[in-house]
Amino acid sequence: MKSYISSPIDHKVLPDKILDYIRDKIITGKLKAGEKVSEAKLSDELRISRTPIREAIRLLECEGFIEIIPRKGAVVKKFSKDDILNTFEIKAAIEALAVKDAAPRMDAKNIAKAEQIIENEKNYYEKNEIVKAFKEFDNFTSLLIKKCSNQMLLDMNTKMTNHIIRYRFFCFKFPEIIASVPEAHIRLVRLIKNKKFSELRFEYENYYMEIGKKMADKIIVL
Amino acid sequence: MKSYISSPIDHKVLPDKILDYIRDKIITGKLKAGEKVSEAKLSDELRISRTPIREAIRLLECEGFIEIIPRKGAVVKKFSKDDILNTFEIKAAIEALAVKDAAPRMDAKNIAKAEQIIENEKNYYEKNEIVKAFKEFDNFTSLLIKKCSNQMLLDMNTKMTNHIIRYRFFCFKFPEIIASVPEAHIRLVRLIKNKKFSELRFEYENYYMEIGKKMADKIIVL
DNA sequence: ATTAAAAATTTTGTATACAAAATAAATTGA
DNA sequence: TCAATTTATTTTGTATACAAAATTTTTAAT
Repeated sequence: MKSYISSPIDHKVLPDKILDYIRDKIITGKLKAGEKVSEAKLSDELRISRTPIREAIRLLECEGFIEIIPRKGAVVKKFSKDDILNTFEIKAAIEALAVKDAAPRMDAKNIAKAEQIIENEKNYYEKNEIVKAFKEFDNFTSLLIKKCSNQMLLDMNTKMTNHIIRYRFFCFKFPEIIASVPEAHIRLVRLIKNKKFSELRFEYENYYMEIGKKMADKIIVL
Repeated sequence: MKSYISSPIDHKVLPDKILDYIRDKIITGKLKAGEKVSEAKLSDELRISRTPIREAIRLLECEGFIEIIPRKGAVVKKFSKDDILNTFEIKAAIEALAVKDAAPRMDAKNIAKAEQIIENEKNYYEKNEIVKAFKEFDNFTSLLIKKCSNQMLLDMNTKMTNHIIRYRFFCFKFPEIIASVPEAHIRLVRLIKNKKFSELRFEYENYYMEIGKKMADKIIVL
């Protein structure tokens, strides 16, 4: 009798681990824009053959973090002010759609949690704990989109989020970027409570795009 | 003196060619949903080693056409009615955004071309030349988004389009799906002429989503 | 010393090799 | 005959090998 429950999570395969490893380095700025991503160097660093590393690099190109120039090599993608605005334009649209989709399924408990998070945002912002404030910001976002039924949309959103997080690493020194966030979040929760889901979508898109513009303004073009 | 103009297009590397090759087979239904994608088989078929084939398969997973179960293999992704609706929801939003972005930069010549395309759509539809009608449909879409300045948005749109084209291969026998397209396109052109760009965006999103619903209704779940 | 050409080195792209897991086939025992 | 276990085969995952392109270093000539 054959009976096995195979879970894809069980043994993550090497390229996936390497993918996460390199992506994290790029997002957190340990690998800088324009820097070369050498197969041999990573092979040495991770004590692993080049084959799975190559796969990971290709996947990072697909995700938009790396640029491969055939027969020359891979470099971490640079980004301009316009790239940030473009990314935010997409993410604002996608995430707003996800929120509109998810909001009707939020219950009283979710809404109470959202209000708690907004309080935390305020507190951390006032105490100038900017990283923690961003963390609460992320919690709020996750909560709002969680019940979206369009998984493909959520996956795309995750990919966009990775890029935004990368940009964000350049912005922790500018708390004013998220100064208006708690107020905006209060407005969003009010729309959810009142079941104004179409308005919610566009309010969300606008609020998010405003943050994008503020972030883009702070970036020194590389 | 070193001076070389290296174009990434010059020599396309094997995994990219294979990527296109397999993607085309999936989109056109030569590789069917659920079918196994064997490395060895492709290696034989293309007279090429497994290494570049593996890369291509991973990229197709990233694009969403293939599902890889670690240590078991790759299969062509199945899709349900909901998958079609989800894809259309995303593509409608993204493309509508691109159109809104591009429309202000359209000139009289572009608009004349759009009107010509609508005439062609009508003619082909009346003559029941459904493939050609879809082709004109695509031309209209390309024309409307062409001047969008957000390249990332256009790239994402291209990827979504590939999925839609795949679905479409199941729908050529249902001309009624695009019966209302010329009328919708006329409305869109009118909004462009009148510079009603915000209205244009939502009109576009709605019209496109309507097509998606019609297509989803015709699909026999696999 | 500076530039151009040549040689050496490094790095990428593809093929092959091998180990381990999964699948299929064969064998055994009731 | 049929299920369960073993054995064989196939297939995936990773490592290594090798060829070709790109880069760097060296050498040579002015």
